[in-house]
Amino acid sequence: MARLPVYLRALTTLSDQGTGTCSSEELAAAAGVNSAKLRKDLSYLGSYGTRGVGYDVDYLRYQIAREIGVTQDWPVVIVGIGNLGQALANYSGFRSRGFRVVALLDADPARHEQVVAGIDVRPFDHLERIVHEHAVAIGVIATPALAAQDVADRMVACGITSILNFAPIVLTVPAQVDIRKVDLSIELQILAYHEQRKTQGASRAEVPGEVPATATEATA
Amino acid sequence: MARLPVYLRALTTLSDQGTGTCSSEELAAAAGVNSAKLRKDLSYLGSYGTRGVGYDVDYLRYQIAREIGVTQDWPVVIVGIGNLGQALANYSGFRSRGFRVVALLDADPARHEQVVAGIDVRPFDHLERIVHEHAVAIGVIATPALAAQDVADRMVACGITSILNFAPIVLTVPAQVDIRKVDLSIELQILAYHEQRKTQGASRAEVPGEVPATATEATA
DNA sequence: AGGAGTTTGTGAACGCGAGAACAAACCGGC
DNA sequence: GCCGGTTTGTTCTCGCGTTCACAAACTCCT
Repeated sequence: MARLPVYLRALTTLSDQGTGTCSSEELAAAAGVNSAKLRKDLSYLGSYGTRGVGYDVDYLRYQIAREIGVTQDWPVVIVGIGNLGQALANYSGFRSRGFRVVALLDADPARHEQVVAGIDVRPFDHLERIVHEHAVAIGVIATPALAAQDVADRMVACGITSILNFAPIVLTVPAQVDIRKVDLSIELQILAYHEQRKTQGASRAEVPGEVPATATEATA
Repeated sequence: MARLPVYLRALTTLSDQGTGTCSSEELAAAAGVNSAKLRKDLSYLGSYGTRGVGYDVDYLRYQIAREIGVTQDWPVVIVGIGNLGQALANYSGFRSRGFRVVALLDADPARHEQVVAGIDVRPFDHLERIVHEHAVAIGVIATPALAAQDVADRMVACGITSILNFAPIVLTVPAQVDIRKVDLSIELQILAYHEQRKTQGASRAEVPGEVPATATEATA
């Protein structure tokens, strides 16, 4: 389930606050979901709660972490060390959840010899060697859209079986490869959509159906 | 619908390739969805296609853009100019889709007078003035988790009605405020979960939990 | 020890989105 | 002008996820 990581973080927060046990209501509130949904999700993993009491925070946290797989160490390579790639390399949330960035790769020679987050940026050609050397299974793509498919193909060829894609393009990969996409601008567009709906009827009266001459101007 | 931005980008790609019209099958393939779903989504906006022919790429693109609201200009403020905030400020995908970063704010005085993406980093206290000055409706939070709720409260108080949150915490805001969350580490955890399932039973030594008898046997 | 109060785990109904299938409509050829 | 091929728009059905509601089970107090 995609909600387990959310529960995991909520549990970590509770644990840091010194909470020893919690009810499904509390945890659901901290995770932002319905309590019945939370209980059903947890019961899918096993009966880790105690009726009349609740859940032991640290125990449940370990069980979820084990289920997700973050009790083990996941080596990760990041390809494309632009602004976003650098931000990802510096993101502390990775390391604290069992993900270890073992290499930063970039096709641009100007970026080699650069050091980001204490790691040397290396040529993209080193991908295969690094993947085999560190048994990397997860790759992150933070390149421009044009290069993303090539990078994905090379990753698959090297044996990587999970890809996190930040490039704004739909990648095609073999069925056995898991792929997830994060698109920053799509999230903003969804907000803009709701925002427009909110203010609509107040002062905006747009004429539908006509394509203005400037319609293609705003795209790049 | 959350898929409209995906269609919009696929249409832009097709248009850049010089495609004048396209069928729902082609567009669905480019967007990575089912063609029936695509047609149903588009019919929700109106009858913008021609039976036996398909959709006019530029016309449909404008209609979707108008529906989402990206034909107008959306001023945006970014709060928290760490690595992620800088990456967001530099992200070209925002400007090309009608989002204009009008201000970068940070509580840390050491970051003021810094210039990121050609924009001065200013104190967080300037939020209210900037929001009123530029009629900002959308705010982006890229601060650490501890500061995020405070930032959100201040944003709401200033009149911001849509928030994109990158901090790893569940924010509570009034009902009329839209909020979307992007969590980079959660995506990786989901990949790790599937990755673990893939390799389970092959060569992984079972990690023993603290419940020996009830450990789930993965051999079935 | 027993009962009252709480909380988990789960069975059942509800709602919603996804996908298949089909009728209406359009284009091009004859 | 009509007919076959093509593609949209829409209806219907199916399956899944969510939510309500309740029994089982545990703790605490008397």
